[in-house]
Amino acid sequence: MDVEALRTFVTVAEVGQFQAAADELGVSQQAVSKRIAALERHIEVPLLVRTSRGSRLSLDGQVFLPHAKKVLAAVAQAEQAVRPGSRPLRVDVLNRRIAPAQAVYRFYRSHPEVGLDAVTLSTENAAQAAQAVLEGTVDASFRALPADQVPAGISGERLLDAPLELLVGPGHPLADAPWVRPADLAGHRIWIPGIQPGTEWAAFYRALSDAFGLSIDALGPNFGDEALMDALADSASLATLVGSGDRYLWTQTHDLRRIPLRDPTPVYPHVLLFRSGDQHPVLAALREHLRTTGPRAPHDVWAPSWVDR
Amino acid sequence: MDVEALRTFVTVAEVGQFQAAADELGVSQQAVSKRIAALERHIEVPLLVRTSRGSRLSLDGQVFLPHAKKVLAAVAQAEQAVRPGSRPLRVDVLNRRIAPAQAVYRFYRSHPEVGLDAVTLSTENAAQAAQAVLEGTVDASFRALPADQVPAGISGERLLDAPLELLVGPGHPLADAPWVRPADLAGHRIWIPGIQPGTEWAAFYRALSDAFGLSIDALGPNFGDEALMDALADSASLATLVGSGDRYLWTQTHDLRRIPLRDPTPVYPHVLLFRSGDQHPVLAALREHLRTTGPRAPHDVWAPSWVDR
DNA sequence: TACTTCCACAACCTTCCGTTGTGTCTGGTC
DNA sequence: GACCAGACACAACGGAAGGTTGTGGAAGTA
Repeated sequence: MDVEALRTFVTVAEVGQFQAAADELGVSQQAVSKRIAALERHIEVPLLVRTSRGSRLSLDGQVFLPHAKKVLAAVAQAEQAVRPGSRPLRVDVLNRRIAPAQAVYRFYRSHPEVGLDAVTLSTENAAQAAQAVLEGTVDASFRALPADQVPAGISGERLLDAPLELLVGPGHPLADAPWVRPADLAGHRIWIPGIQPGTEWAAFYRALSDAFGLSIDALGPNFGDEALMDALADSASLATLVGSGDRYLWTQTHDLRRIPLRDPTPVYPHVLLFRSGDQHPVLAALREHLRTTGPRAPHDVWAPSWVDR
Repeated sequence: MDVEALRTFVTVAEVGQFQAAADELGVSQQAVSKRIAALERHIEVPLLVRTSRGSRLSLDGQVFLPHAKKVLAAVAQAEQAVRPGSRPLRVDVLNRRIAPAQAVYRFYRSHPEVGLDAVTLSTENAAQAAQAVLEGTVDASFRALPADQVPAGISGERLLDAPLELLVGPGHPLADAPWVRPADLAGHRIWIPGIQPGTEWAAFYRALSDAFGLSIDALGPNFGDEALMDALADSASLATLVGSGDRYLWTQTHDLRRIPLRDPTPVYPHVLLFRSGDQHPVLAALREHLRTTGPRAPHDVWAPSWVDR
C-alpha cells in the first residue's frame, strides 16, 4: 500500500481521467495507469471503471475513496505535527546565572506570538546539556562550551555575554569604588560557593584566576546563599562575583554593594547550543534577536580563551 | 512518506531497539536503519535517540508516534473496507422471470448471516448487464448469455434452469392435459408480450420456435399482463409460456391452467455473471448453493444451443 | 472512414531498497 | 585498564520496482 498510489487514486477519482490526473501530479499517464493497477492488484478489487471518455468510480471505488482520503489526511497531519515551528521551542535557560533567562524572556515579550518554553535542565555539565540537545530533550541550551568541544550534530553560537560585577559588604576596601579592574582584586578573597568540579563554571573561574592572578575559591563548600551574604556583609576582605543581570533576593535584605568591573570587563560567555540544521523558526528568530539586541558589553571584555568568539 | 517506514518506526518505538524491530519485521537491522534514516530525512526531524543500549523516542518522536499509528490504522481500515466480504454482495435478479430472485432468496434464508443485496438492473440487455458487473455496479447478474459472448474479465456459470410451463385458458384444447410436449404446441398461437428485440429473451424464444416449429409472437405489442390474461381466459387457441417458479398475481384472479412441458422440458438457462477472480465469499457460497440445490429439471431438458453446457 | 480521445501494454532505464560485510562507539567485565 | 559484547551506521552490490517513451486498441465523433 503506497501513499503515492492513494494520492493518485484520489486525484483520478476527482478529475475523472488518467491524463488530467497525471498532469496534476506531474507524471506521465502511463505512470498513473501503473499506480492504479498496482493499487487494484494490492487490494484485489477494481476501483475505477475505464471508459472511452475517462474513468469513474466503481462501487468498491466509492467505498474506498473516503478511506483513501482519510489516509492522506492522516499523513498530512503527521507531517504537520513535526514540522519545524508547530511545536514550542524548548530552551534550556540556566538557573545559576539568570542572564539567559532574562534574555529569552525579553525575546518572548517582543515576540509574544511565538511558541516558546523555557526550562531548566538538571544537568550541571555543558557536555550533558549538549547531549540533551542532541537527543531532543530540549531544542537549545545556553552554556559556556568551547567551540571545539561541541559534539557532532550540535552547533554553537556565542550570543550572550554576562558581565561580572563585584559584590562586597560595606566594610570592604573596594566598597565605595565606582568601578574596579579585575587586576585590583588580586589579594582579595573571592568566594563563589556551589561550583561543582568538572563543570564549565569551574573552568571559567579557573581561567579568570589565572588571567588576573586572583585567588578565587570556587570549589569550596556551599553553605547556601544566605551564609555567603552574611559572610560578605561582615567581612572586610571577602568578595564574590555575580552576573550584572542577576537579581538576588538577598541583595535587598543585606547591605551589599555591586561594583562594575572594567578594563577589561570579565564576561561569562553563553554559547547557545542547538541541533545543526534545526529549522525551527523560533530558534532562528531567537538567534537573530540575541545577535542584535543581546546585552553584550560594549567595549573591552575578557572571556576565557577556550570559548569561541 | 512511506507507510513501511512508518510501520518500522512504530515497531522500533515499541520494542526499543533496531535489531529486535528488524526481527519482528523480518528484515535486516541495516534496512531498519535506512528506513528510519529516510523517514527522519523526510520530515527533517530526529525521531529516535540512538544509545549504546538501544533507541528511545526523542521529543519529536513522542509527538510523531501517535500520528504514525493513526496513519497505519487508517491504512488498515482502508484495506478492510474493500476486503472481499466486508460489503454485501449485490446480485442482479431479473424481474421478468423471478426464478433467480426466488433462488437467491432461498439462499439468503439458509444463510441469513451473510450480507446480500438483491437488486434489479434496469438493463434489459445481457451485454449491458455484463458491463454493469464489470464496472462494479453489481457483483453478479443472472442472465442467459452465450458463453462465448461473455466479455473479458467476466466469468459465467450456468446455475439455474427455469422450466417453462404452458398457461392456457379453460377452453384451450390442451387445458386438461396432464403435461404436453413442446412439439404439441405447433399450430397453437403463443403470445409472450413485452419482449424487446435484441434481448436474450427474444433470442431464446426464437430458438425455441425454431427447435419445435412453433409460432411464438414474442415481439408483439404489450398491452399488459391483465390484457394477456383476459385474452387467454377467453381464447380457445391462445397460450403463453411462464417459468414454472413464477407466481403471477393474476393466476388467482383468472381461471387459467398451468401445464408442465416434458419430453423435453424447455428451460430458460440463467447464467450467473460475475467478475473473474472476485473473491467475495458470499459469491462463492451462492454459487456452491445453486450448484447443489438449484432447481434444475431432473431429466431431459432443452435449452438454446447458444448457451453454454 | 478518418480522426480524436483515452487507457493499456512493452521495452528500456534509472532509482531506490534490501542484503552482506565492516566499522565505530559505548558500557560492562575480568 | 584492556578486552569483549551489544547496538547502530556506513559501503558496496544486486535486484526489484517505478518512471519514461513509444505503440496499440477501443470507443466516440465529424
